[in-house]
Amino acid sequence: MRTGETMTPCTGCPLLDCPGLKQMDEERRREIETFKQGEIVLERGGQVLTQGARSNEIYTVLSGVLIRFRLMEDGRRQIINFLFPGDLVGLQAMLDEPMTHGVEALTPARLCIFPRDRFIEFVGRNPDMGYDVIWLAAKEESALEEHLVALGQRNARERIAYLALFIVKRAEGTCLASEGRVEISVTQGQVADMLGLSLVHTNRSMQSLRRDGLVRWSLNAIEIPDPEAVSRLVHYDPALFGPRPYL
Amino acid sequence: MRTGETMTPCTGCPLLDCPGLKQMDEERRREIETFKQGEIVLERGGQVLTQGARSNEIYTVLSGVLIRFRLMEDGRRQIINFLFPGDLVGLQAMLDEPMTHGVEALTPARLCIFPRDRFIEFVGRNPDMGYDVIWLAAKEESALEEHLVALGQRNARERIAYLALFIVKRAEGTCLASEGRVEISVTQGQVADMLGLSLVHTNRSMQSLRRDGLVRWSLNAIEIPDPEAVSRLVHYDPALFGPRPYL
DNA sequence: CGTCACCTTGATAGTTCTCAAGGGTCGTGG
DNA sequence: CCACGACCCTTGAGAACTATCAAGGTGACG
Repeated sequence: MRTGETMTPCTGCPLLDCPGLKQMDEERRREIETFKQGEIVLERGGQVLTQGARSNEIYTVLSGVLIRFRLMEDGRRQIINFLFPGDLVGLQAMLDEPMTHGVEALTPARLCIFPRDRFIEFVGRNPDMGYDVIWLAAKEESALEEHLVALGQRNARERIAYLALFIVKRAEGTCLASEGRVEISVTQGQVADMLGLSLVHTNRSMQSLRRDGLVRWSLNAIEIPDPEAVSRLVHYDPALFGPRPYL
Repeated sequence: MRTGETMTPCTGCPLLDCPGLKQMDEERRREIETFKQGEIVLERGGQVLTQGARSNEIYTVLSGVLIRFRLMEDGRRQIINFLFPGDLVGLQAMLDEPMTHGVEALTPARLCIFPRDRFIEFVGRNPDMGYDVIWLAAKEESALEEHLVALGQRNARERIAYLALFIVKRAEGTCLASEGRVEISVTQGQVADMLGLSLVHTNRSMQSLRRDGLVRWSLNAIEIPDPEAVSRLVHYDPALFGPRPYL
């Protein structure tokens, strides 16, 4: 579903009072408002960006969680990353080249639409927002680095534990999680697609983590009773620096 | 080795006449020149950025090839990506947080130094360069995506073939390669560190590719007699869009 | 000549994949 | 109300892939 004809004000934006995100002053909010073009509402499974297609729009996640993935000819797919509220979706769309990945909603989600062609002019007029875009891009890059380390250096159990920790911490930063628990339904098949494991082996490794009381990953939620312990297990400390900027 | 006291002019910059890179007009060159702070020269094995340290500088590769890698406490390392002439090194340094990776030269290399603290002001004054930075960041991101696909979905032989193709194509874009051959020494250990394979298995898989005449990877050079064939084998088409921008 | 850094080979063990089958839940239509 | 399909999780068993350990081999270089 899509809104756009009538301008949607940013006043009630859910991101405005999320403690994990940077505070935004009146002036900035207004500036973004003029740039905003509408909203999209998705249900679980809905797509925003399609691999191979060009996009004229860039989005900011207002609520919900989405995944970014890449398909191969033979049907295999690799999930690249998760997207949380405040994240910029489709930076690639700025290049005016076919998207190399698709984006799909994992939970019901709401996105804010920005027009591609005015983006350049927009950041030109607001250098500090240009800086924020770069900030987000750099962070995204470092998340991908972490995923690469997981795929390259860890075994199945560790990968799953790593991913759970990553998601929970990232969700905590946007008020989607508390006390090591996120209510989000991630399929074992999706985990397998992200971590480069077979579905069967993913299942068995998850059971092993569950038996050890380290990670409880069901279709309803991910739960990590003792994040410290998991952090030690996988040699990964999800450093949450200051609040994230967003547009 | 480091230059800086005397301003190094951009006039003789080797990037200026690399066909794979975007043409640069006089005005832009001058603008960048005022921003440039000096140069660094590295030999094979030399480091520019150290993981865990903050950096006050951002670099552009003028010549040579470098790698960006991440270390774990136990000594394992994951190579994240290769850097070629024109690439921006240390975008992360803009965040004023400890670097999450190190950067090391694979061949003798020369880098151009930009001061971090003036960067924001610089892109504010030159919006189109801000756009180019975003362009580079988006491209980097899509390279990491590709590496993730390789690690997640391909077996050892395919990963190696993929990496060879990636490097050769990327090198062709910067005049370092011609006719499917790059003169660059990448150790089998480095390949293993990038692809998440053991050294022994990397060795055997490389031999298999060599026997099949697909990839000839020695300590002196990488050679791909028939890029098309390799491209089909790994389901990877390294699309080289237009010339890359650089600073 | 010895050391160092790299490549190579063989044998064995461990991890992960694939194939095959069964079970649970939920919504839909007969 | 029940049968059915869709989607997800679970288990077992054998095959394939990859890691590890151990040992040799080469060439460069002081």
